[in-house]
Amino acid sequence: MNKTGGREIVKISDVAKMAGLSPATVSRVLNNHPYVSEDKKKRVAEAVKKLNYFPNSSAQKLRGQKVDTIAVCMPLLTNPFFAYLLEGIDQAATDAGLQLLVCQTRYEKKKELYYLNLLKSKQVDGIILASIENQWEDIEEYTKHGPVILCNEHCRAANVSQVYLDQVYGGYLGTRYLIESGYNRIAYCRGEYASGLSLERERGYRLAIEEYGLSSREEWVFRNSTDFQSGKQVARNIANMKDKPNAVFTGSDQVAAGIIVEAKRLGFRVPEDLGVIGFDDQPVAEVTVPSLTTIRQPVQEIGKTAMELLIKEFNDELEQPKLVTLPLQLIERASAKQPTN
Amino acid sequence: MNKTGGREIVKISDVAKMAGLSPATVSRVLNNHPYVSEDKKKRVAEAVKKLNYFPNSSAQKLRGQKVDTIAVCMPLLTNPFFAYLLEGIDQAATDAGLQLLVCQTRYEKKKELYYLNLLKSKQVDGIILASIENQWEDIEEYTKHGPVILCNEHCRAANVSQVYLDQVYGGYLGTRYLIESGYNRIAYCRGEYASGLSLERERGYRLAIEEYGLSSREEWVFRNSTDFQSGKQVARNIANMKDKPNAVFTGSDQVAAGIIVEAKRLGFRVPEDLGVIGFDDQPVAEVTVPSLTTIRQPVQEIGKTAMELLIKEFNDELEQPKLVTLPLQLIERASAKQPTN
DNA sequence: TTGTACGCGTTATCAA
DNA sequence: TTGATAACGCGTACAA
Repeated sequence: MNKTGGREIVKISDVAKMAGLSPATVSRVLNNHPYVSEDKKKRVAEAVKKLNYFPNSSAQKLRGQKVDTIAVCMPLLTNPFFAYLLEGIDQAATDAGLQLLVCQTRYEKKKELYYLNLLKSKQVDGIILASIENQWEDIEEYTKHGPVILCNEHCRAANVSQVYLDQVYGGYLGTRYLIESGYNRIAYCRGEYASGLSLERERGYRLAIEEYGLSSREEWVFRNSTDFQSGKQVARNIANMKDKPNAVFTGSDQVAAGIIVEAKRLGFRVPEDLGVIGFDDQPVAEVTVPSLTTIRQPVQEIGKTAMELLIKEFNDELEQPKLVTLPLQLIERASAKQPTN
Repeated sequence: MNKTGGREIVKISDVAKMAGLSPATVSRVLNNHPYVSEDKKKRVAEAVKKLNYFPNSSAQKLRGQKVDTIAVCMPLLTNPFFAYLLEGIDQAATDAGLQLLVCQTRYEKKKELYYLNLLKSKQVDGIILASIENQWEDIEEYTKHGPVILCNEHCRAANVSQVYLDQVYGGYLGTRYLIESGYNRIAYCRGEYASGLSLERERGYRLAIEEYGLSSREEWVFRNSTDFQSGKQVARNIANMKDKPNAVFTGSDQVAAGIIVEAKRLGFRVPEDLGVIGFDDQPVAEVTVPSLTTIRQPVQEIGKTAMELLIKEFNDELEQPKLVTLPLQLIERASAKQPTN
């Protein structure tokens, strides 16, 4: 027995002493090992209860060489997309008895590297990256210290398991829909700062533009639009343009909602003067007026699949990294129909 | 040196050997102790780099008797209120170099107790409870094993630090506003299942009802309405009533948004036929049409303050538990004006 | 200023 | 079926 900060610390040897047994036997009882007599089991159980004993997790981790904890890196949890992604990850993690560490990179390279170091110090057994801030070459070395899974983001250079969507197609799909609805001057809002995901979506956007013989303008491509507020800013910027787009394809429903709210306030009619498409199909897509045409991602499934892949890596069930592609789907609502011109 | 699963494990003694020093000296260099010659510092730094050494976190934790990790318990992170709360907590935690463990109770008593046990096994140094599922008497014993902070929820019986809002007043404020706007048949949506918070808000609701000589009906009090979908259900229920309320006071903006969307679909005019008030003032409150009158809570500040209080407890800076009350504020928008009758 | 020796609490191995 | 022993990797009291 022992004291620290006024709190008593009961250890396995205390239990052993009280039960008149060795620590080894107590440990065996606690861990349900075979070959322990019922008698001793009972004596241990009693002592454990009497002393209010709990095994020290740090000691177990040191001894066991694993910590049953996963780091989940994402930019910001207040972005509902990532909240739902985490929810998917958490479901699978909880089922497997794994803890999750919150790792918000806040779009900072430094923070991402800091969290990757958790792997080196063995604070976590593995990492799920739901976003990538650094170049892959700077991340790669960390993969030597434990499994890293990419989810949501996709990186060709990375030789690790990945769960992702065809973002090029997503960008193409949304843009094409706008064009076929009759819009011809189409703006694009990039979700995150220079992420591969945004770039891919943008490629799809340009693909559609070109396929239909339209053209884009530099000022129609908005960078760093990630939330509701920045969406409002986009609408204000559009209002101030001489050469206005008549539709916007957006990287998130939040941004789209911000655009719709502010555009209406500024006198635009949606969808007549400005068509809007979102991404994700989150609850807010039903709330906007007009309701939001959007591209549904199976968010929770992405997270769940990523976690399951990670668990397989723990169990050496994967010969080599696995790439999983999940489908996306256009959800047609009112925000992108019938342009005026 | 050593191998596990094919990965080499470098330990402090390896560094010591390479630098021609004792592990103790290496440890001192690593932890910036005074009285180490520049010469050895350099030699250690070199060896560390050459061997790619990283201290093992579990060993440090075992030795140091603390883990620099906090458990944050909340029902569900996909509820934006809790996402923002966590954001506040995370800001303060990151500043203090503390890690956060995701603990979603999913409204289950069992899960909450499971997470509280992290304190006993010393997997976390402290716990922030952003919701309470169990009776306080069942939680109390855990407080012997480390600091527990209540935030958002308030519990009179609990002798621990708490950060909260005057929910009775919140309930009163919203209800009174509806009444003074001319509504006289007011329904109420309880946020969480039987939480103290919901009950307090309900008391405020009843206070206002009585003060103005109105009356409520049992069927006008909706239980377990926590998200957008359940809000839609509430609207459907109202539509099916013979004796319909003409206003609803709601425990969250999500629920309110669901009510507005579905009520409109069912032919109600908002606010003329049905006034709606939300809670939190989240982005979605600006998105609904009509925009949502709501009661603003300083969400992030609640979280931040809770974390700061926890840190003070770690440093023994608190003589006794501290109760912090934060203000709430009614934000007037369009969803609760001008009833027809 | 540096090194030796020990303890943090647990569990696996080996011998009985 | 049980117990003694060692090792997980680190930090620090104590001695030098």
